[in-house]
This record gives sequence, C-alpha cells and structure tokens, in this order.
Amino acid sequence: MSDAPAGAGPDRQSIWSRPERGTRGPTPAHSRDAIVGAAIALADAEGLAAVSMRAVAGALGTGAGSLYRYLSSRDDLLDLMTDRAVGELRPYPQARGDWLDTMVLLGRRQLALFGTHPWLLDVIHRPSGAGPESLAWFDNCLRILEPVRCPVAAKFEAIAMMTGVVSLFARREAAVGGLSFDGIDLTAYPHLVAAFGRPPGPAPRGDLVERTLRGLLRGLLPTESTGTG
Amino acid sequence: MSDAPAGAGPDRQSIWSRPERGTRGPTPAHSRDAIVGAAIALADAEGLAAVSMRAVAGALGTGAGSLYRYLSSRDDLLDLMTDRAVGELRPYPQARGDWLDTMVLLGRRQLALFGTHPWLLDVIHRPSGAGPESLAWFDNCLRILEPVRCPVAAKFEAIAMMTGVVSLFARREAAVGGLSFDGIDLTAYPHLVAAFGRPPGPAPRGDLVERTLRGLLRGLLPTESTGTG
DNA sequence: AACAACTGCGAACGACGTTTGCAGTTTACA
DNA sequence: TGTAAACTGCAAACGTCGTTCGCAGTTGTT
Repeated sequence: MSDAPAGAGPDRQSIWSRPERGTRGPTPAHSRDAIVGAAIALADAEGLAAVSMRAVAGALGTGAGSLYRYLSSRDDLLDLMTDRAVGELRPYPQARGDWLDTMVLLGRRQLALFGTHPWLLDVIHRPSGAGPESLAWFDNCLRILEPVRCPVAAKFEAIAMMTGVVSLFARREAAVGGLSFDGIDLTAYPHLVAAFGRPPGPAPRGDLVERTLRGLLRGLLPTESTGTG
Repeated sequence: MSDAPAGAGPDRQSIWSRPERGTRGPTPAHSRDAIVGAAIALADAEGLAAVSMRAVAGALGTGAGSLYRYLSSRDDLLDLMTDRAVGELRPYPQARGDWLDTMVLLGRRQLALFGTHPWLLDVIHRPSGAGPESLAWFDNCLRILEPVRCPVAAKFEAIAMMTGVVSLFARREAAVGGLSFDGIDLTAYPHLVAAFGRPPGPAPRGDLVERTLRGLLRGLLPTESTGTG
C-alpha cells in the first residue's frame, strides 16, 4: 500500500484536486510544471503524436515510468497542457464596450491560440474535467454576457458554439485541402468538375471570421441587451 | 518482390485507386466490404477505439495480419468506413424548392448520420483523401447551390462550415456536460457560481439547429439568387 | 530506532499497428 | 503440360505505446 502514485486517493480523483506531492520523502527532481512545459514544447514542435510518455520523460532526462510520480495518466498530462494553454488567453479584456464586440475579440484570441498551439485542435474535443484556467475563461465569458437578458443555458450554448466555430476556422485549410482526385473517375461528379474548371473567382474576404461570429452570436443571443457601456 | 500487399503500386497509392485483388491466386476468403462492415458494426457498438485490427479480424474469424491482404493500413480502413457511412446520406433530395431549405435539410440528415454513427465525429477531422461517396455528397451540394451566384470558393466555405457546425451540434451534449467541479475552489469564478445558483430557465428551443444553419448559410452566401424552383 | 510515506529507476506487461516468412493455391504464359 | 509468378491465409515476430511493479534509497513522524 506504500507504492501508490502521488497523492492517489481512495477513488478516481481529478488531477485538479490531487496535491502535487506529500510531505515526506526526498525533494522531487522534477515538477508538474516542468513536465507540462516539456510536453507543450514537444507538441508545438512535432504535434500531439510526439507527446509520448517516453519522449516527454526523455526531454527531462528521466524514464517514462518516473512521470507517474507526478501524474496518474497521459490523459492527465493532456488536461494540464490544455489548461495551461488556455491560460495564455489572459489577460481578459474589460467589458466596457458592446458585449458583442468583446466576444468577437475573445474569439479572435482563441483563433490565435489555435495558431500557436495547433495540437489544441486534437485535444479540446475529449471529454475531460475543465481546469481552473478553462473555468476562468468560461467565467469571464459569462461576465461579458452579463448585460444579455436570456436564460443561462442559452449563454452556455453561445459560448460553446463560438469556441467550436473558431476551431472550425482554425482547421479550415486542412478541411478543403483534403480533396484529392488520384485515379478517380470524375465523370460521376459533374458539378465538382464544373466548379474546378471555372476560374476560382476572388478569394473569400478576410473578415469571414468576424462576420461569421457576429452572425452566429446575434442569432443565438437576443440583441436587445441592457446597457452598452 | 512477390509479397507486397494487395495491388500495392510503386508508390503510396490511394485506397480508392487500388484494385481490391489481382487475377491470380485463390479466391479470397473475405472482402473489403465484409471487413468494413465488421469494423462499422464494432465502431457503432463500442466506439472507434474498439476498432483495432485484431478486433476486426477476430470478428471475421481470422488474424490481424490477414487484413493487410485487403487494405494497406488502419487509416485506409477508417477512410473506407467513413465513405460508406457518408453513402447512407443517399438518396439526395431534389433541388426543386429554395436552395436554403434544401441545404438545411441536408444538414439535418448529416446530424442524423452523426447520431447513428457517433464515431464519425472522431474521424472527419483527419486529413484523408475523400472517397467516391464523399465526392458525390459534395457534388450534390454544389448542384443545390447552383442558383447561387458567387465564387466557387465561397460555396466550398459554406459547405465545409455547415458540416462543421452540424458536427458541433452532434457533440453538443458532451461539450457542456464536461464541466465538473470536484474539489475545486469555486470562489474564483463568481459568474459561474451565480449562473448555476440561478434557476436554469427554459431549455433552448428545439429549432436551434435550424436557426443556426439558416443564419450561417445566409451570412456566408448571397441570398439574391436566381430562381426559386 | 522504527516505520510509513515518499523518491527515482529499470524491467516488465499487455495491447497496438505493422512486417515477415512460409506453405499452399490459382492463373498466365512458354 | 510444365513452370514460374502472383496471389492466398496464417502465425510469429518487431517496435512502440501507456502503464505497472519491485527494489533500493531518502525523508519525516513517533
């Protein structure tokens, strides 16, 4: 009974409520922060698939099994990585202007975050307990939406949908670029052929994200809010 | 040189252009269709993680290595599964009414497909060569959008965004339900606490999907199209 | 001093995707 | 018809993965 992982309680406990270390024993050679930092560096450079326990441990000069003194699973590590990345959205803007403007600004920040940490796209869809930074981000969105008079559930919907649409934009290039026609009989797809045969036309406007987010939030939330500043 | 996988050409060839089998040798005991069917049944029942080469082969009464006579990788299998599932969107509706109505109908069908094959949500985001059914679906969307006068790129954007938003709705329940507060100090999130303390208010209307898709497509495509029937 | 709770670490376990070698079967071509 | 090439199924193996285990050493409590 003296070999359980660090602070493991009687049951499946969340990583957020488990203390990093106890009071006895030698001072640990590493820390959760260092491990998460190494993992994020790896993910930024080579993608999420490169974040194996062995690789992260190797970057810290230790063995894979040693990491389990600091966290109890790889999923925990991904949760910690996600929460730290979400923390980079700080500092949160004041809600002085129109709430719609502020929300669109937040969406832009999210889009930029997906740019600096592309692996977030592979991670946000997993069901996982939200960490303190994710909760803080959510709390901040609710603060901005405070003047909006509507059920809380609708605000939750709007926030989640905004994050989702931003993630769609973040991987937009990969989605359409996935079309390839190697050795495929194209005669069955007349409209597709016609579309590619025509000149492509002007590229879509750069404010597509802005317009989409505005339209989305305006459709999901009532615009007759109380107060504008 | 006589032991290469089935029909493997000189280079990395797409699964769509590789013949299922050659002319010599015994008649195969299985087929791509049977393998894909077993894999989809497994994924429907136990999720995509249950679709291992060993499990699929086991369902067919053979060994994992034998599957490589029919396909060259697990990714190929996922591509085949995806394309067959997309094929279930047929038959495609006539484009007689308003194109917006027809597109929303297609979106509803996609949403239903995500319901019967939840593993599609874990699969659509991978970069992969689109199969014939995916191309047919795309071609059909272009046919419906034919009366819309705008650059082809904008139509591509709109189709991809509609699919993306539908996928967001498909996993909506899991997204917000992922919030849990086990052993977390909530005093740092005042708006979150206030939101949960208040009565939840009426549930969001059931036509949320409809309204969102309509707003999205109206925002992405010009509505002054030529002809309505 | 004794014991419990911790530390690092290397070896191992089971599952995964994939490769390989081999024996047997069918077709193409001389 | 004979032979070689191309195919078949299959079992065993390879390397990687996440994770567990056992052991020796260190620290804190009593």
